[in-house]
Amino acid sequence: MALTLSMSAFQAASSAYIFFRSKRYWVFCSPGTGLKAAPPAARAGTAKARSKHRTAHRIGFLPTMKRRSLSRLPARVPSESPWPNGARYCKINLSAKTAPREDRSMAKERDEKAITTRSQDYSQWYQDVVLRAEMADYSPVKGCMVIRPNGYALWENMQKALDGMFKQTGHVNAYFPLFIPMSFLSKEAEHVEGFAKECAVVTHHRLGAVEGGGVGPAPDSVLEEPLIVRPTSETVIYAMYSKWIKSYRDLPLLLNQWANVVRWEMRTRLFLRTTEFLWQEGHTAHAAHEESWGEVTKILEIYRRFAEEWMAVPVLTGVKTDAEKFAGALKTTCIEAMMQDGKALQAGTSHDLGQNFAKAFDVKFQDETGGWQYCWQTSWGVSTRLIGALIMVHSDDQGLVIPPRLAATHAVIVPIYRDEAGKAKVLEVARALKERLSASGLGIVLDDRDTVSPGFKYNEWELRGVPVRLEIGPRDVEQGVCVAVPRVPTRELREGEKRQKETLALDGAPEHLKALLDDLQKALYARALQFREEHSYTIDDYAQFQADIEKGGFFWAHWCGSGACEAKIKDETKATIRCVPFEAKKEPGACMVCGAPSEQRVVFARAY
RNA sequence: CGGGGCGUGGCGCAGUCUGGUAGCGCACUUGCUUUGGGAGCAAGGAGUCGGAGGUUCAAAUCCUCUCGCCCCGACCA
Repeated sequence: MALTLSMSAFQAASSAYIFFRSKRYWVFCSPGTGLKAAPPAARAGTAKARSKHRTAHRIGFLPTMKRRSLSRLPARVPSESPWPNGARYCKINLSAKTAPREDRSMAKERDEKAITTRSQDYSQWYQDVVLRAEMADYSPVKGCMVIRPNGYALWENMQKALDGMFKQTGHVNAYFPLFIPMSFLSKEAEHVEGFAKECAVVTHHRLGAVEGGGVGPAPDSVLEEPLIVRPTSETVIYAMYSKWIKSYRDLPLLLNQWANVVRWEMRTRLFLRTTEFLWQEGHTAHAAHEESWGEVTKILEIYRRFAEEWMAVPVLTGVKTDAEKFAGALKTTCIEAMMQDGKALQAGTSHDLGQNFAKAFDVKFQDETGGWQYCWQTSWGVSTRLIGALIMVHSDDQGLVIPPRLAATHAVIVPIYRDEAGKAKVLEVARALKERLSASGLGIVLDDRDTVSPGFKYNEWELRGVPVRLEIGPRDVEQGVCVAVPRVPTRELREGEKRQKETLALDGAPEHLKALLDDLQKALYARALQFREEHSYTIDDYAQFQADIEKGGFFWAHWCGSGACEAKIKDETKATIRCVPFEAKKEPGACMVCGAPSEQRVVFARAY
């Protein structure tokens, strides 16, 4: 494309030439001649042409034309200057992006309409989905995010479902303060160790004017004891428990709180790890260890059911190793899910705290015999991270996929029409349909914008993850039907079928739609489970493991139980033991690393 | 805290090497034609080029200093 011509040739020929410079083309027009590109010439004159070109700058004015005006250039340049300032040449800026038409429209399709695909760049895909579906956005504060209405609606539905399950099992909600006296954190040794590095500390209680303008902490407002912003609430809550619990009759105490917490993480990712996040933390106190352990497993079962039945995310349940457990707990149990890149995500934890915190905070009760005993405690939580899990398990290259049971909007109705008369007729039917579906308890949106085309709406609602789209056009109105398209197929596609399209009779539409939503919920779970199974391997050879871990997935392997072998594996492969699964069958074997005997396989994976 | 990258209309970027009227695509506004898979044409609005100094007739571009963000590592749900 390098078209270079000397200035003298330009002057002599008095016709239009194109100079190549960087990514720009300079078009010089002379009076009375047509525009034409000069033939590719030798590059020899390049340096000279450059200096001439700079001269040209000084000759006068270079009006810049917008690319779209290019087509309006007269075939023959009139002898009068076309430009207001009398210049007889113009500059056209043709950057890399303003290439020939076909290329541009393809680039447009690729760069601006579609999201990054999972195979191109998984974490970019995840970001694209979250931002484009308007689930969340970055905030002015580094590491923090704004949860937008689309994301928050999902969280509200999760809260509703979980809260119901907690209440059903005898838990009640309360709220404890955001600030914790700094000294509280140091009462449980392991706990400090675990959280000290990521605590935000409040040291002042007032701002004052600062020299040179602005505001800063007022020097005379230093707090006597600094406060920390809760990274979790064990300490404040148990300080209160020690006040409230006196007798075995006060037990069990089963509290939960919905709250925000702050952990000053070094690296953050939307929903998966942010400096501030929303969660639920349950804190219970019991009279005996077997009772508190019963609570731990009961809650874990609630988490498992919620993940599988509501989120349609299959999870493994199990116990964390000592290296991975909660700081201050005797034992940590967890649910672990597999993302589409084969990495594991801890989706919820339920801890057996034993009497560790009871001793640190003096949480004691008198038993039937009048003797004093320390309580047995548990704590458990799930966070907005679940939203990240949900996205990474179900969504695809079209965008978000929300399982029907958690969706705020179950279906969107897209009306299709050609003219005003048709529009009126179709909209009338669409509105009636919306009323009937909404009345049956479903979240329905009628997208009657006429500023965008139906195709645009299809793509937009798919991006937002709405489970079902209902299309109503003139043909459908005549036949008393609508076309339902599930976000993800609920059955095998037929020959020549690009997308699953179901024709639903408008009569009984609520029932038909509900059935389709049920099918979709099941299909999503089945698909996720199948993915996990296809990416789970049993493995005995460590060398093989080191190679295979690169491709992701869950690896069921024997492990002797020593922290040394666990650390070695983490060092060498970045894989951790996600859990010692409950559902694993007992099976004697030899540790993958050291060969020492092992009773069952544990699950290794790289994790978020 | 180490290594890398980037700050230019709302978003994504070109232009910086070689100083010379701030551009492109998307989005937005208006009008007409469109509408069963991301519509077309036309006309418009919108940027003190992250900030502060300096060099120059002239700085997005060169020099100095700053601030911020993103990515990759060490920590974590």
